[in-house]
Amino acid sequence: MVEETKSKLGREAWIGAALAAISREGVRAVRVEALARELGVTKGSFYWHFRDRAALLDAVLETWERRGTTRVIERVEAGTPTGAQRLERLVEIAFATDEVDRIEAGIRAWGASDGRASVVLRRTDARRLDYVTEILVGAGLDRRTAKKRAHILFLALIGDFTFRAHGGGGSSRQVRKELVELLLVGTPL
Amino acid sequence: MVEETKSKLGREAWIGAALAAISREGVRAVRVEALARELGVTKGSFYWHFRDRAALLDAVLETWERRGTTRVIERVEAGTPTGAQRLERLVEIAFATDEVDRIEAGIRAWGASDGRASVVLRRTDARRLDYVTEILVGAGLDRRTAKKRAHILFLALIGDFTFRAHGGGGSSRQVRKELVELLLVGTPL
DNA sequence: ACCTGAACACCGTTCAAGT
DNA sequence: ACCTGAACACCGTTCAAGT
Repeated sequence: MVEETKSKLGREAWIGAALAAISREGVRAVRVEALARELGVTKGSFYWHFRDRAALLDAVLETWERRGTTRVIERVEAGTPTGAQRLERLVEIAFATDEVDRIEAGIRAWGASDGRASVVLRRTDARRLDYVTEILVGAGLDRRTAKKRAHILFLALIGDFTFRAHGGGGSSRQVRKELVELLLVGTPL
Repeated sequence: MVEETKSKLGREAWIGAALAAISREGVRAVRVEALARELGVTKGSFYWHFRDRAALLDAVLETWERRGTTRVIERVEAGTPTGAQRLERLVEIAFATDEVDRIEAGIRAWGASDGRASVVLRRTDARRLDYVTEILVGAGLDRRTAKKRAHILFLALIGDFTFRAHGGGGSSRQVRKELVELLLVGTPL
């Protein structure tokens, strides 16, 4: 199961290096030999921590889902009680850094051609959508309107990431943040 | 007197082998060494015909566009004069074999993660859409209705291929053919 | 013009051997 | 427990040399 190591370099170091590679050049850059070079170890040592390259990629998806969805929801829930505040806090946390943004784009591009990534993406999208809907309901919107707004928001965000992944450019983090706020606090659709 | 096909294979042989590989296992199966083995030559000889692997993939896209769009339109135009007949003929030619189907699916999956393939796919879709629209207009539909029907038809077909590419299964060739006929001759939308 | 054979660089994977 | 070093298989690319 999950064991942690702190003295030497453990699974987290490899996962972290893989995520960084994805954010820079996409999944294809996740190569055992290249990561080993970066981490200053032999590629042979990789196989102590992972069965093979596929196992690393699975761990990457798991970490991404936890950090980008599970943990974000937990942090919002832990820190802020009232409905309207949750939204602000969620947007703040979710759009934290450009690095997180680039990883998201890389994983979406990956999901277009890989079954495992695509499964995680679909589940992640569903969980995020449900959570935003619940927040909106908690803020006083009726469920029907909440669902509609959350849905449009997600289509726009996913479309933006997909567009960017295909080299289309995409919006800046700031623009996306404003889009979210507009859709969530704007006039009813 | 054993073999005489040993030497003198040209670009077409490599392109054909690449297309076959795509239909079976996707673009990732297009490997110089594997194709050389199949063709019974040394991989070194590949580089007489192509600058590198990327050049082969470009040639594959070019051939696919010609055979699957340009040439299909030419054949329909050459053989059949009246509007209604063109549709029948187009459907017949376009849905000719399962092999062609599998290649289409493979190239769409490829386009999801590759810029060059994606450009060709977009252009191909636009040309096919325009052609079907023109046929419908020629068959007596007003342009607005023709565009609408052609558009829905294409979204459904592309969606089906994308779904299949993601391992979702997709429809059989026969089912797709019936869908086309239903959308083109059915009641106005 | 077309192909072979050998070379080189790069990568995934395994494993005995070290600490 | 964690890592090295060497090995093997596979692949893309180059090139001198053959026909």
